[in-house]
Amino acid sequence: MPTAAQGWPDWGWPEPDDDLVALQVGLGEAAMRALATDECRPSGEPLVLGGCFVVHARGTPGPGRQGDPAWAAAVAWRPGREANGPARRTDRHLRGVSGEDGPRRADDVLAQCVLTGRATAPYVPGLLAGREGPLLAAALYGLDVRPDVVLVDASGRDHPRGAGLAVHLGAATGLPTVGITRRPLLATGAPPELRRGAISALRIADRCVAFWVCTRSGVRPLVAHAGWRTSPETAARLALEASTPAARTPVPLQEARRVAHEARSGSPAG
DNA sequence: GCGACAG
DNA sequence: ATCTTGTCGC
Repeated sequence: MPTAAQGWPDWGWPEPDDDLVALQVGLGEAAMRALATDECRPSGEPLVLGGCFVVHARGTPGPGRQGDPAWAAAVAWRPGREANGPARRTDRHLRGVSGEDGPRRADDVLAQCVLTGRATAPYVPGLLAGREGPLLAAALYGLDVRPDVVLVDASGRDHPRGAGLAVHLGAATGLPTVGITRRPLLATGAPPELRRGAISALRIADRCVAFWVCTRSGVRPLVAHAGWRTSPETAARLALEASTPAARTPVPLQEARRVAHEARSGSPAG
């Protein structure tokens, strides 16, 4: 269970009537200061990487609405030797059942938490935190192993106000974060070679905020975003450490997504 | 011609 | 997110 960030304001989640845009302006400035004074540079072992993911009720149209049923999962994972060797095969890493009939847990996952709730807003570009932030934070608080860094399916500093969901989630929970997405939000840059390990900078006005990262040879790269207390370089490095040659998606995100989907499948509403 | 602003 | 088409692996 994460503890609140120390030495920083209590960046929580806005009420429905609050101004998330204004909050994000302050968050963007805080993220800059946090990186300058408390940069997170994970090194050596043991390195525990977290991942979190939200899925909504099947059939949720377009941007969705406030109150949409949703399932959120968080996992804590430690890279094994699979990371640099043979492909990690999801099925081989699954144990029987965790709990009574809850989602299964992969045998290289140290801890996981899944819960059901509701979306706090419709999806609006730039305001993803308003829709998924509270639920993701709740899932992270349910972990009994504290990750060193959490991977989030969202942008970070690559955002109109420098405060994408990855930044906000980190500030709210006190956990360093890295964002992982299929494409950048505002940043631009030429993609790298399609060879695992290749990276190239993504910039906003000459400022590097993220990297294209090829995590699997021959397939489209993903974007690793600087988040809360992390640099773009650290984001890129962790994207590679968290993924295997066989799967483009980092394992913690893949597992969190699988667990959330499994919870939805076993739910009356899912 | 339209969109090309995460999920 | 959702949708569609196509390809590959188990």
